[in-house]
Amino acid sequence: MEQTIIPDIIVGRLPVYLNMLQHLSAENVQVASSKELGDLMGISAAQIRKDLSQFGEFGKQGRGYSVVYLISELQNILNLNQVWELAIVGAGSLGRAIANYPGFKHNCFKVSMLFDSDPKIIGSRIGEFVVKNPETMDFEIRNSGIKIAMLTLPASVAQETAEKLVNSGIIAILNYAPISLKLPNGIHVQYLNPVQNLQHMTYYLK
Amino acid sequence: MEQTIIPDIIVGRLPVYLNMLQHLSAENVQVASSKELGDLMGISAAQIRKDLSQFGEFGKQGRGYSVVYLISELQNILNLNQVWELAIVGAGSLGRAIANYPGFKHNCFKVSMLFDSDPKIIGSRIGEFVVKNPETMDFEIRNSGIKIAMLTLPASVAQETAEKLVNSGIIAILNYAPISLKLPNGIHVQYLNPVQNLQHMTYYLK
DNA sequence: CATTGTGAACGGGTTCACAGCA
DNA sequence: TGCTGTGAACCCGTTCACAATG
Repeated sequence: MEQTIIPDIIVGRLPVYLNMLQHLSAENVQVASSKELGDLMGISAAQIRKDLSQFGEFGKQGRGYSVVYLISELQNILNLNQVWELAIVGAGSLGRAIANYPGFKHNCFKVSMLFDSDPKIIGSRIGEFVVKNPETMDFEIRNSGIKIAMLTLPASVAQETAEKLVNSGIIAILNYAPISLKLPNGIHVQYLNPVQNLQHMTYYLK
Repeated sequence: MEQTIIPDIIVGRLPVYLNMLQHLSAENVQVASSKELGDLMGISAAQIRKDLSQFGEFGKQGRGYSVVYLISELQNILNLNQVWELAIVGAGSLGRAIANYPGFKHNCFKVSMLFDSDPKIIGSRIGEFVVKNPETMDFEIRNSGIKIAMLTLPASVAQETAEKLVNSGIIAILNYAPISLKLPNGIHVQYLNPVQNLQHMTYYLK
């Protein structure tokens, strides 16, 4: 059915829709129209309908979308019917905070490993994790089959570490380090950089 | 000169360019062509030239762009010639990690205040900050003239807290809470949500 | 009768291609 | 010669508008 390739910009909005639907579901909302959803998210109703129509017909004319049904369809589309294990590389304060962030486990993600190159903390316990030695990283990741890593280390070592991760079988990286990664085609990278978000906003201030 | 309104999508790329240029500058690179920059960032050379041409003529034909000069122009455009003070609301592990993140001070941002509603930690010291009582938030923020806040608290209280911040004079919010904020026009909001970034990538996995 | 799904129209962002210039 | 700056062409994402429908 879905022979055409879906624009990445549409894929990127699906998690936004899913998040909003989960909030509505938590408030026991049963049905929502594209107009209601759009108003809540600041997106046009037409865009929501068009986006969803790329994947199937999930709504009912005159009624709207069943919240729980649309949630399950979006989870299906986004491959969220399994638990995705995560490796965190970098156990500084940010890496630790993320390791203990409760939001992952409620969304089909599970932090499984935490690496850091600092000999002073290798082997020590952080929350429920024992900090692992990066020298064992290749074996650990390859062996576990983990596909997703989060990079929370200084920019200076982010590129080389990302390359090692890719060589170990990682195919998706969420990069918190403030640097552009140069990686082979087929490797998915997303960037989280608060400084860039702030700089984007300061353009409009003053 | 710049009478036309600049598309937000272009503004959002300027911090990316700036970041790359700062890395090049740190490596003592003097000049870079749009092609070199594009290759480094995975962006087309034409796009970089077109984006920059919205703001002026910063390059030299046959040579490229002076790295330090382009950095200073971009900082100018993005209003980074002043220190922007930040308030963090929510002193959980994420808020604490961000409060001590060294990347801000090297980029014209300075965390000035840290709020949390937990009576057990109000008044306690976290790094160089004393956790402040949210009841004093309106006074503190209005008094200091802080314009930017970072929200690092649970989704359940993010909306009401954001509204309070806006009433206190905040006009830009970097929201780490996993929820869409509904705020008046003119308030700038950027979202950081690792779960959504991960879900975006899992679409392409398996 | 309200709302979906969708072709068509629209608009705007990206790429192209080249004149202009150091 | 090499690279910028930029109008024009192109492409793609968004909005429009309405037939279809529970």
